[in-house]
Amino acid sequence: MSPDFSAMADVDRLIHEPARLMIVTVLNTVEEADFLYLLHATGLTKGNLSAHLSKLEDANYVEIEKTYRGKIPQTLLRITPVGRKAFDGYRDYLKKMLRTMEG
Amino acid sequence: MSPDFSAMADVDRLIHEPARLMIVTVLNTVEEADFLYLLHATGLTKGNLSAHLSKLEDANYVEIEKTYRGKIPQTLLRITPVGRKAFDGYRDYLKKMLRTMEG
DNA sequence: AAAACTAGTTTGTATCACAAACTAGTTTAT
DNA sequence: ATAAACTAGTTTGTGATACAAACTAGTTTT
Repeated sequence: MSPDFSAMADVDRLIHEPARLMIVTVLNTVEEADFLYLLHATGLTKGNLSAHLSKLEDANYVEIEKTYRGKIPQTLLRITPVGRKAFDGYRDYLKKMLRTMEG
Repeated sequence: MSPDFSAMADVDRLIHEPARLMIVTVLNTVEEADFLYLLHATGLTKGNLSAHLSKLEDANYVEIEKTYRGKIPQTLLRITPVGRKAFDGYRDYLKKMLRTMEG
């Protein structure tokens, strides 16, 4: 039968946003990262990165730990189990999309 | 070396939107479709479909032909060469994303 | 001739991505 | 000592976008 095109719209919008996909992908590979590492790895601006991290935190995809490196504030980021599951789900979604797109 | 995560943000936003990806995917497979066919294939609302088609037309990804079936207005949609190229490019992008996401 | 249907478009709303400006504190230079 | 510059972010303002409800224009059915 012909593919269910409408399923293409059934996507996790939180991860579908490229900026957040970058963040989650990095966190999925490194186990822990600080704000500046993410800043450089993603090429986002600080404001943008901060806002996206807050959204990922709200969804419980990412854990934010505020700490200090000496006297300098430092923010540590980790992916949560929920976030890892969402990431895996999005990867599956992409594979399905590609199959639909190949006809 | 570690993957270039920031390349993940380098995406064609026009096609990245799931509603438009559906439309373009359908048009890539059927060569020609009318508005109602797309409406049902995608599950979008009419307003939404109309707006997305206009954007795809502005980008010259899709060709819109206004005609009549008897006395009833009918709108025919076709993907353009530019649109097909963008579609292929997006498919390549997805494959690259998957490789980046596998680590 | 009213009701319902076809085929869309326009409009209003709410969300969102993004960067500029701002906050709070620390280190360096004069 | 104190001003300048830097670290590490957050808040705010703006412009674009997705979406559905309401509307337009005409046709067919009852």
